[in-house]
Amino acid sequence: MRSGSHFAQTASSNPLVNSPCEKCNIAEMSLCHALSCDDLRKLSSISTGIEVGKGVTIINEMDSADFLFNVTGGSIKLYKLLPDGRRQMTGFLFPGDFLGIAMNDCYAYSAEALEDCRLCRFPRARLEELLKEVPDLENRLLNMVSNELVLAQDQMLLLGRKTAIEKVCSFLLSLAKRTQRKTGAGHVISLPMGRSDIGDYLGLTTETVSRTLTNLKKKGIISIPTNGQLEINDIEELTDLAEGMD
Amino acid sequence: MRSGSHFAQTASSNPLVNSPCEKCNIAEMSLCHALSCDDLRKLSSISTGIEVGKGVTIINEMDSADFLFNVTGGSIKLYKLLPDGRRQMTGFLFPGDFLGIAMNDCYAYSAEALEDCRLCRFPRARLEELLKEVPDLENRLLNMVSNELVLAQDQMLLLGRKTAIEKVCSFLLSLAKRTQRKTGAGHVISLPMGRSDIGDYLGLTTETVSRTLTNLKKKGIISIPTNGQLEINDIEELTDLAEGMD
DNA sequence: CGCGAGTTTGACAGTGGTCAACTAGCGTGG
DNA sequence: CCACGCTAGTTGACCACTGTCAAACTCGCG
Repeated sequence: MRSGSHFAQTASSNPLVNSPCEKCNIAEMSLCHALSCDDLRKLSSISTGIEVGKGVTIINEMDSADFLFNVTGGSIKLYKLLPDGRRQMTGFLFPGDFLGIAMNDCYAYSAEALEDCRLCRFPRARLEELLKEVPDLENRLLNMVSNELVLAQDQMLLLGRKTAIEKVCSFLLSLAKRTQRKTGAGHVISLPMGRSDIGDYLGLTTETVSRTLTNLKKKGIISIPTNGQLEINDIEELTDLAEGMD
Repeated sequence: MRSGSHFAQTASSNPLVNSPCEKCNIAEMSLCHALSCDDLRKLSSISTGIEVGKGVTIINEMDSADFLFNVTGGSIKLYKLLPDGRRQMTGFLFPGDFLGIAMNDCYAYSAEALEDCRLCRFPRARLEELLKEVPDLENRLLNMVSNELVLAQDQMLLLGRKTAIEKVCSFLLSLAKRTQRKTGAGHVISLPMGRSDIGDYLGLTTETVSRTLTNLKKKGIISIPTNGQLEINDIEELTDLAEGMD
């Protein structure tokens, strides 16, 4: 077990209280958002609150996709692998995000907890039944997946056409925007993932990520206090750099 | 107007017959697939069949997303642009595919006809109303968008982590697989898009695409008759090359 | 205090980009 | 009918960005 974790070893163990959604203190956009009390109760009745420790693999690419999840605490990395071990992050998840969309009946990627996490777990079969009964829920899900698709397309632009510095700046800005949406202030952001995770997200190596961050630091555009945080000093400049305006 | 096109200049002009979906001779997976006769009639009542000529821009990134489309004939390229003109294709559409998913109320990408195309057009507002009435339709849409998301993630892996030759081979294979699903035989595929379109799809330059294809040709793995077609001679080898197994 | 994972820095190399010239194919017009 | 010219594609020479390999460093933890 990785250091510091006091949570369950695997995603399937340690089902907590049969989570009444009131426990989800995430007020923002999540699957449950904007449902009627009645629908919420139905949804809650098929969900199980679980907790997983840092480093734990929550789902595995090619495993049978029996569960869907809603993240209620912590952060998660999603990735795909090539046969020779090369890795591509497909996203990072934070509270409110949804996990488990699949084609056919296998997961399309693996998911691992970056920190101790709290999740709301739904059996796929029962959720699908429920979707038929509760059109609002299906609509909500459709919106969430559509949003993810748009973000995926932005990421394709980044991966296919941006330079290393543009990639890194874009990444920092997207984290900043997300933080801002949730907390109001967005110039101090937390980086729960390591350099090589960032590299695999941006299609770069650890070394290039490190070098690029050092450059930004030297130019005074960002600061990196030793904890897992990062401060943006000049968001204008960062924005320009993110799209090659320099 | 581009050469050879005898179709309408813009997507909004030339509404054909108020398309009874029977005219869609695409039996396979499309939005309308697997709907009851009754639901199909409702869907048909809000749709307009349109045709657009080769080279015509069907939707524009950042335009208000007033319509959704179902492709019923021809092929379409989707792309995003950076301020300085760099371009990333986000996909190619063929009959049966869906077009117009958006976040907020603007399109996230532009779409241009690669050949003369036939489309089924739905006003967004009316389709959204209909979704509330016809849960099967919403479910169908959710499945289509989920599939697209999975494909988008595969594309991220390709863009971020594959080499030029792996990218080109993966691309040819995905076209072959699609052709096979539709026609049965999948070793002769049509390439309605140009080299630079392919390059922008794979995160490569025209030159690299050209060079890589020449290599494959020299090795006898593919043949390129002068028309817009391509023949795969050794699909085994192509598959290996697509994932770095060499 | 010392170990170890993660990160930073450096030297070097290779893949793929850039720029430029050349070729092939095709539609147009003399 | 052939010649011209345009666009798309191919090929070559060169180079730069980013990857690779290796070493040094930092910080947290036992």
